[in-house]
Amino acid sequence: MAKNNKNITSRDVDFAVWYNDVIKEADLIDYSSVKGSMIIRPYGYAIWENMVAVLDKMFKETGHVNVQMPMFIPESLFNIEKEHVKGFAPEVAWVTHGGDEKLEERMLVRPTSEVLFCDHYKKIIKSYRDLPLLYNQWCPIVRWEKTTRPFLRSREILWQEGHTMHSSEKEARSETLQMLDIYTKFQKDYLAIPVITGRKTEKEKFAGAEETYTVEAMMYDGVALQNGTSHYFGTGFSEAFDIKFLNKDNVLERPYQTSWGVSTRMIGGLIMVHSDDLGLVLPPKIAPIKVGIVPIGDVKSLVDNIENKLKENDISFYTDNTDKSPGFKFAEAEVKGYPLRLEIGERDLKENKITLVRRDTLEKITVKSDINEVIIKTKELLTLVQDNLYKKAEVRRNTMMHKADTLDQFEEYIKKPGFILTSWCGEEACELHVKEKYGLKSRCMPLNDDASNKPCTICGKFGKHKLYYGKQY
RNA sequence: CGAGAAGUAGCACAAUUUGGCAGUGCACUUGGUUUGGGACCAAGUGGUUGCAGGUUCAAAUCCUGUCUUCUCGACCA
Repeated sequence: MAKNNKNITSRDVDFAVWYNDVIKEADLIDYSSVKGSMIIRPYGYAIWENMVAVLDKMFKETGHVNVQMPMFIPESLFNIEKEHVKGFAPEVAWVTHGGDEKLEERMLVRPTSEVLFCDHYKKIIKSYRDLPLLYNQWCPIVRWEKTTRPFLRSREILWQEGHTMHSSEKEARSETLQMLDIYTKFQKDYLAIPVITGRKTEKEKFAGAEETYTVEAMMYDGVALQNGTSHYFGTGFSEAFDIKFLNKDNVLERPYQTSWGVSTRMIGGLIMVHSDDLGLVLPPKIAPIKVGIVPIGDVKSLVDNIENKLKENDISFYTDNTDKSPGFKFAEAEVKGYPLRLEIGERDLKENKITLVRRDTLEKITVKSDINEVIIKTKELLTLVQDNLYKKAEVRRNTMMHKADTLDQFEEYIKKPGFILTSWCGEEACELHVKEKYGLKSRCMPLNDDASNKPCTICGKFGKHKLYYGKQY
């Protein structure tokens, strides 16, 4: 059995090159003529479409509706919330001309749409009866990043941003956590990615937010990827934009706001968590093609029957009917990451057999060439692959989670890949010190574990929180 | 944005040092033989050498600028 792909650099040799090779070989993207702006090709986009379908359903089930906001923001509108401006100003793209004419006021291409939503909310919110407003939009945004990498950091980002307004703080806070929970579940149940959820420190939180919650995934190399965020804004934007509603007591109040988002970055995470030296590995629940069929020799009638049965069972498949050699087709199916491969060949059929191959373990399983049995086994294996990918990712992540009670331990663990859980005094100086001296940024304070009774790992003062550190993409 | 490297057919590269007809392999097309781990034979297609200037009788090659990609750093989802 071939154990390597001649076009893919081993991930243990050079993880960064491996990542680019996998993306290229699997036909996920092509580079465009603009830096950080990639072409998502059909197979890559199909993964995104599956993500969108699942998430959109989850959003709607929790009462959210989709809208589409403009892409341009006049400078004066953007300037209303000062913290927000400070955070985003360095990375916005400006539109200064319409045709040959210089614009009276320049506009920026949305880097995120808080101000657009607020500008609209101001007009449509009058009474507590108008609340909550649970809006979401799927759209591209632009952030002028200096260093770009496909999916992980691009200038044009395809994402989803939810923006909600509530009549009470309690409800808004609960919305923030609900969406964090949806992201967590989605990544666990569909992407098979175990995540750490928590709150960002003051230093790392979103510009303009009171609190930022994050979904942190760990990649194969132990580096963190922020794979989703949910923010609680309080009334900061409401005040800046002068948004008011009359409550039940006929008193004017500020509404409480949230926003939350995930992007095509998740595709990058998917690759860096599951894929291997043979190419892409996709969890069945998100894979555009769940079953790759490789016919060998004259087996058309059986393949037809199996295809029909797969259709009946709503299992997506691709049959490789090209005149390539079987070996080529096997390799190709592995590069594309089909969770399961059906090898249907004359030789096996003489013994009434069909071979199924799991992409996650490369294990070959033979079943009787009975269509019902093939379908039953296919379903069973798809479930096993999904579960196994999650377990594998979780086990690997756990081996790279370190807990440092003392500075000595901390200094020992920074030599290893992964996250380090520390006790933290809560002071920014301490966090800054870690960044400057060790080059590590804080990931988050774990959700249900904010209190710490151990002394601060770094400075030894009274510990108020637990805090994860880790390198990030 | 700073430091470095690279850009020649879809991909990997040669020709650049020393300026002189733009090549090889894979891929692709056609025909044939094949088919259980990246098949074989034969004949073909495909290029303003990233782009724009400059030097020169002559530029893939030298010079300047610019764009893109990669690596490291800073910044950031």
